[in-house]
Amino acid sequence: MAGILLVEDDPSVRAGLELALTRQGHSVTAYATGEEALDHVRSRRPEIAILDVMLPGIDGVEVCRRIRRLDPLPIILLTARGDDLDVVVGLEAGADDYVVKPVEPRVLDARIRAILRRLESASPDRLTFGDLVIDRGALKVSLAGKEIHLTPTELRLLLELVRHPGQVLNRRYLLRAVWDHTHVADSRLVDACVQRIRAKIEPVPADPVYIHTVRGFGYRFSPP
Amino acid sequence: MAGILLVEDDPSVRAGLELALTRQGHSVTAYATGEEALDHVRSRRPEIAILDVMLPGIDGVEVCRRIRRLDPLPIILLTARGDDLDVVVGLEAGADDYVVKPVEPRVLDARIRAILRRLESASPDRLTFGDLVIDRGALKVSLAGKEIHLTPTELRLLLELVRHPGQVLNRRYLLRAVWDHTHVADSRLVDACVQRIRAKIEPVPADPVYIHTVRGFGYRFSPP
DNA sequence: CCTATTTGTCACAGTCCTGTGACCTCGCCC
DNA sequence: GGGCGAGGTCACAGGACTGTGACAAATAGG
Repeated sequence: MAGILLVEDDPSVRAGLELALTRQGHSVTAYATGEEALDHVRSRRPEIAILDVMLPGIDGVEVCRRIRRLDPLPIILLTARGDDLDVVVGLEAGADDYVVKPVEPRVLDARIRAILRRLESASPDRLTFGDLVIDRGALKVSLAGKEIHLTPTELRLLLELVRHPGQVLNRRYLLRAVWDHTHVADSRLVDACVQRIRAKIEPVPADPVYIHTVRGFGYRFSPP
Repeated sequence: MAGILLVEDDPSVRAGLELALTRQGHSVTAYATGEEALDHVRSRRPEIAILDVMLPGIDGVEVCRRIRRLDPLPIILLTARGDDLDVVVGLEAGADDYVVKPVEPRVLDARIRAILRRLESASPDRLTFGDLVIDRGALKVSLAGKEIHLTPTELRLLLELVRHPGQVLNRRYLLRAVWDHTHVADSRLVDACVQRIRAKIEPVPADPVYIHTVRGFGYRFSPP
C-alpha cells in the first residue's frame, strides 16, 4: 500500500521492522544510512519516512531536515532515547512524530496510519486555485469551469509544482521528479513544458498568474 | 494563538497543563468531562483537542470517536498508561497522536505544533530580521512587507551572509561560496554586489543596518 | 501501416544580469 | 592635515537566461 522509507542501521532491528510493516500491508524500502535515504527520496518519492535518530554519518534529525528541504512527506523519528529535549528538537526539525524504541510493530503501524489518514483528509483530491481547479483523483484540470486538456507530461509537471505551492523548484529537481532522466543540466525541456502549460492555463501566458519564473533558479507555483 | 480544547479530570493536572500551554502562547479552554468537551467542539470549533483517556462518564477514546463524527480537528490523547493496545485503539479511534503522562509541557507543545504545522501544510522556511523577511523556499525577499526584487547573484550572496549571522565573511570565502572559484580574489566583484543589495534593502545605504563592512576583513550580516 | 498526438531539441531574439575597470570617497595612521 | 589603501560608485559591453515557434523523433491509436 504505502511506500515506506525505513532507515535503521542495526540490521536485525531493520529486518524486523521491515518484515513487520510488510506484514501490515505496507511496501517498505529499507536502508542503513541517511545518504541512501536522501537519494531514495529524490528518486522514488516515498509516501512516508521512518528514520532512526542514531545513524552512522548524517544522523536522523539531520536527514529529517534535509528531506524537509526536498519534500513535504511525513516523517517519523525513531529513537532508543526518550529524552524530552530530543523529542522537541526532532519535532522542530520537521518530524511529524517521535517514537521511542522498542516499539510494537502494531503501534508503529497505527501511528503511520494516523499520519497518513490525516494527510489524506487534509489534502483532498481536488485543489482550487482561483479559476484553476486540479482534480488529482480524476486527473483533470479545468479553468473557469471549462475543462483543459493537458498531456501526461504536462500534468505531471503541473502536479509536481502544485505539490510545493509557493516554493521555487529548480530545473534539475523537476527533471528528476517529472522525467526519470539523469539528464543533462542545461536542457530546455522544463522550460518548453512550462511554456506549454502556460499556454493552456494562463490567461496571459506572457504575464503568468500561476507559474512564475524565478530567473536563475527555476519555477514557482503560487496561487493568485 | 491556537484554540486548544483540553479535557482532564484531575484538577491539578488540568491547571498545570492549562498554565503551561497558555505560557507557550496557546489559547486554552479546559474541561473536566467529555460531555462539556463535545459541546465545546459543537459550539466553538477549537483548532485542536487534547483528551485525557481516563475520564469519568464517557472516556477519552469515546470522546475522540464522537468528535471525529463532528469535526476533523486534530486530537491528541493523553494517558497515564502506555499500554500498546491502548495506543493502537486510541489511534484507530481517530486520534492523531498519543502521549503518555507525565508529559513535559514543551514536548506537548512541540507535538501540538508538529500537528498544526502538518495541517497548515506550510513549512514557511522564513527568516525575519526586523523589517527584512527572507523566504528561502519561495526565494522572496521583502522589506517592511513590500517585496523586493533581487537578482540571482544578489540573492545567493545575501543568503550566504544570512547563513552566518553576526560573522565576518571575507571576500575570498564569498567568492568561493557564491561565485565559482575561477575568479581573482582581487576584484571589486563582491563589493559591487554588496552595494547593489544595499541599494535595495538598506533604508540608508550609506549607513547600513543589515550588511556591515568590516574594513580589512570583509562583510558581516547582523540583525538590527 | 498510417495518422495524429505528444515530446524532446534547436535556433533565435529579446531581456536582464553581471563582471570589469576607472574613478571617487572615506577612514586610518603618521 | 596629508598620504595611503580599502571600499563605494558607476556605466557599459558582453554574456547568461528565458520565451517562443518550428521541427523531427517517438509514441499511441485506429
